[in-house]
Amino acid sequence: MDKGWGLTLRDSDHQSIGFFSNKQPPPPPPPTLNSFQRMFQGLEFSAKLGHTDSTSDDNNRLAVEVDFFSAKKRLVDDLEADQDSKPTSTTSIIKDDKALTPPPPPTTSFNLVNTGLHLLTANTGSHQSTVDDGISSDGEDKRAKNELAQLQVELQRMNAENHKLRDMLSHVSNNYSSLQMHLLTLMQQQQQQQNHSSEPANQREIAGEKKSTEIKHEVGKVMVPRQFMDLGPSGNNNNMGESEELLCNSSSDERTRSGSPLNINNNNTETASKKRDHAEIMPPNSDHENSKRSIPREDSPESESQGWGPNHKTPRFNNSSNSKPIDQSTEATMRKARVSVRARSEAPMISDGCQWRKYGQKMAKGNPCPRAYYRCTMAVGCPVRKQVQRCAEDRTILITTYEGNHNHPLPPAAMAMASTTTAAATMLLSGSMSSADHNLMNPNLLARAILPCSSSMATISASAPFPTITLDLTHSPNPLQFQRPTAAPFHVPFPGGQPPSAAAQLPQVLGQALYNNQSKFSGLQLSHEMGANSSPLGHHQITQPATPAQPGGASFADTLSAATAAITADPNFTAALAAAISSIIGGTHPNNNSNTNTSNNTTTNNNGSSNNNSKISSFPGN
DNA sequence: CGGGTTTGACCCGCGC
DNA sequence: GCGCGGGTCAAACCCG
Repeated sequence: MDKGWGLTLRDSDHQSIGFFSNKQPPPPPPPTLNSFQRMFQGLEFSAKLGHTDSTSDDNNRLAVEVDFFSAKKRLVDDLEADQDSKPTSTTSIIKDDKALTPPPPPTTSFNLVNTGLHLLTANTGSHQSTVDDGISSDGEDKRAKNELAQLQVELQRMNAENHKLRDMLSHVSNNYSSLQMHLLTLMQQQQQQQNHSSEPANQREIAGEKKSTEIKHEVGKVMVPRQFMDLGPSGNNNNMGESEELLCNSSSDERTRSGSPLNINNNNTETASKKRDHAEIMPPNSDHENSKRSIPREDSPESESQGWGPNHKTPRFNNSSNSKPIDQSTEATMRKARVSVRARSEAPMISDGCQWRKYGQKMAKGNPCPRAYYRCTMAVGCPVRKQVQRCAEDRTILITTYEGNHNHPLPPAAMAMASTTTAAATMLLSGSMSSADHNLMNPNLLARAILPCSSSMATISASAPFPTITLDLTHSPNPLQFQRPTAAPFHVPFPGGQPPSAAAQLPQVLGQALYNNQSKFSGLQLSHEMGANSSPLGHHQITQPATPAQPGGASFADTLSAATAAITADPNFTAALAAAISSIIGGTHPNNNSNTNTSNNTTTNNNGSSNNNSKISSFPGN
């Protein structure tokens, strides 16, 4: 994984952002700049602007690493630590919350109620004494009043503290956003410079000028932070489309100019630009492909630009047509995004819900196992291809690489993988920007964004001929992260009722992650629209601490426990998360993705999914 | 007989 | 320019 820009939330920040933990916060610092400086002590922010040498990936990548999971883990750690030290703790935001909620029924641990409640219960006790006894002395009354006053003072103090912390939080969020903006601005500027230095002259004439202005507009419109701060489906198509277009503008600009292979994104937000692109790009004789091929493999709007690898046939036909110089020039540098899935399977192919037709097999260099080429046959002209090859080192590992997106409705089982590939491809390509080779910031960035908790399970390789995101499901995730096999709020119901124990279940895992969590997984998007219970990750709590009055009455600790359980329960969580988030990032919500339109919910034919299920070995993560 | 697979040939980009 | 390697084609073959 490349290292470049690094923006990491580390453990140290929980010292300053005390509301993350159950511990007693430090004496409330005045909300001055010093506070925020302390808060940002944990933001390890290193920047390295590399050169555009495509051969040295480590130097030319820009990556923003936002390690949310460390924050989550920190939460867990703090919570667990506080389980031990609870009697000694005095105040906290969480207890504040509890203090403002009705006191729980007395239990055996009544004495262990935290201080806020303890005071409260003590208070009620004193009240009871005044009522029940009726013969309480004035001294006791005074004591009770004193306690009450103390309580009120304490409450006020805690409220003020809470308020202060929330202010700090908002300030941190703002700073974070501004930092992101700044970072992306810098990267875009660098990108722009590189484009100017690397683009062919003709292309520069056409695209560069507009691009520079667009970049300025993008920055001016403050659209860049969305990539970080609003990863989830906005639910606003207009906003989505606009932001997505803006976000990917530098890439989509060139991409669309070239009529490039990168119409990975099928969602409706792209249709407008796609149509425009076709109007602009496609020459009158653009049906050259149909004239050459009996199978209209590339005549669909997607397939027009789809192909597998640099040698796909479009340039060849362009040569003959001699009609798209820009297309050709950009085609040379265009990259195709791929999603590679490594899973242990004895079957020759993992079942992903689609129907595939093998159209070739080659011996790849460096691998004694042949590589098979498959094409989706669920619809005529579907551009989706996949390669299946066994790992040379471990032949029980099946490497399936997907590219393209389907131009037809998919069964739910297939929808998952399709969404994953589509989203990942979109994500990568939007990160590729216009200069496909240089400074692929976003793949790295998004790799972390996708899988903040397990970089080991998913990697994004931008140094490969094509940007590829690899989901490695061949080994268990970090045991520290998946220790507790408890029941999970984030449960993954599988259509067939089988546990997610096989590579064959991968699509279901991914799919359910999409289905279940594109609404719920907004926890990663750091949004403000969810209740605490709905986030299995609790990430939003990082930026939005538990408010004193939560509607459901669920405490921060409960939420945290739920989040922890969610994360720890499902060993496939990372993969599911990857799928979900990548879909979110790519804006490929099932409702937005033509791959996965809502009709898929009813088209439950699994005509292609029964191929190899029986032979697939059990999932290694279990 | 139709659909899928196999497999040798071909095309193309890239590196030397 | 040439060879190599990846990707694709399409005729031959296989199978239900």
